[in-house]
Amino acid sequence: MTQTLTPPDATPGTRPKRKLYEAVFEAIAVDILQGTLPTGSALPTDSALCTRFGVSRTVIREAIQHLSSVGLLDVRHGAGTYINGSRQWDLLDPQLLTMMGRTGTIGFVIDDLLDIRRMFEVEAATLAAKRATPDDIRALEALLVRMRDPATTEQEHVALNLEFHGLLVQASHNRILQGLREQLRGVLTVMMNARHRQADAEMRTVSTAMHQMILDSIRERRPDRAQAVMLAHIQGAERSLQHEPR
Amino acid sequence: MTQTLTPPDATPGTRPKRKLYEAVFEAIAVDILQGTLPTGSALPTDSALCTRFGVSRTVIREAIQHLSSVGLLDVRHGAGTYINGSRQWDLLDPQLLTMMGRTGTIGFVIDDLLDIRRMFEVEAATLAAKRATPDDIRALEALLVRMRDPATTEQEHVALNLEFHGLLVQASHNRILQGLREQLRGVLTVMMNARHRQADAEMRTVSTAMHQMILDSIRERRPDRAQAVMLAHIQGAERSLQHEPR
DNA sequence: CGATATTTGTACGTATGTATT
DNA sequence: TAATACATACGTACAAATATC
Repeated sequence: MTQTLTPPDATPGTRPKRKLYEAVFEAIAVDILQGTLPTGSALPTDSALCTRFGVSRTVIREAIQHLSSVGLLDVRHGAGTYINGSRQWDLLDPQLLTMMGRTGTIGFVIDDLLDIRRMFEVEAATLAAKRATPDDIRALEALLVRMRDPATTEQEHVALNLEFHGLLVQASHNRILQGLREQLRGVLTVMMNARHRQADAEMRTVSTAMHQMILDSIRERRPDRAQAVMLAHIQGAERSLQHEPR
Repeated sequence: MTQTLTPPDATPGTRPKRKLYEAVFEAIAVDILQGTLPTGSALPTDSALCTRFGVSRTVIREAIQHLSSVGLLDVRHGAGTYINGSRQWDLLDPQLLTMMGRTGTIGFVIDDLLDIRRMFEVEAATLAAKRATPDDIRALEALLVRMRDPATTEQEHVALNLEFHGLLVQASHNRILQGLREQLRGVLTVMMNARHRQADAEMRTVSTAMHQMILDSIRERRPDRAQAVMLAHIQGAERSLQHEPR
């Protein structure tokens, strides 16, 4: 367990303005992620943590509540607070994933995340092929025109790529899928950073062609084809991430 | 906006023990779900809510925090708190879904939920066919034996059915999929209750046969077949829910 | 642009209730 | 029953962001 806690104004010159409960949250979270606080063991009591961190119980309670809401802790009324195993963690929570990225403990979920991403994108393409409105299709077409434009920079192309997949989800007309996308977007960003990879320049032409094929499938109302092309597209992208050290 | 709030000890004889912040949460949530508080309008200030509900700001803040975490409110530091539209709502949150069930405003997400359920179950079956261990397969087999046993009651059969799908997710060996299942389980229960349907007795034989085919596909490592059978299975179950008044 | 008022955010201390051991 | 530990709620003070004059 961490002995001390970085004060909110550790460097008087700068302005970190770290909130106390966030500092406590992070200190405890890191200890859990790294195994310093082992699964099943009891967290010190509220009052013990108050004295250890030198803060009020309000702060401790807020930190514990957040830790509990991401599944790191199991709070039992009257009995104590216990450390959960990784099976209990909310592996879709961006805050937790970010911390796992920072502590180098994110490896064991990367393959799981790729599964989810694939499932998600394939479903969006399939549903879009069934339900896209003329407006949806027009928006996708406009995007593809810009992607094919030789004047667009590499950076712009990456952004357009993301936007294309966003429009696809919108064209699926499923609100829950859109919510899941929001969660996954942050998570995948963390993952990409953890592996410090960028889109290969050479892939640009291939990628645009893939997107064109997906759009064609949607326009022709062929869900099976949309599904197959998206699957191939995603699996191509996965190759740049998979089979690296975990 | 609700004028008063059910006090925690409304009936001295019984022991409702309703928490104040939950009561406030619910009162405001209902007003938002039913449109009494329209999208984009401002929620009264903390202090105004304190006097209106007759509670401390601690209670109001806790309620607002929960409302914000399920996407019903948008809290802007220094500017005020505003009502979010349904596009912002976290439609996978069990607490919110439960409330939507109670207020009769859940209809517009049922079809979305069925999409998600189908996507989810099909993916689990496909992955299970790729990754199930001998232990996974033995557990599934044991479950099927009990399902075929004529001595199992109808109620038991429903429970075994749920357990089968749970084991399937476990056999997918994807932790995030398991977390999603937890969320969906509560949601689907609410949905079923909202439509007050139970499994048809006549479907029992068909259902067991379907499960057997899924297990066979997994044992034979045929993901495509597992995917197809599960799709048919889920779509069969959907027929008992779809095409009802929303 | 600047000063001020408003509104939300953070933190403290205290008191009391409730569940577990 | 008693002790322990978490839960809820109140009131207060000040900080920070925003809006308004």
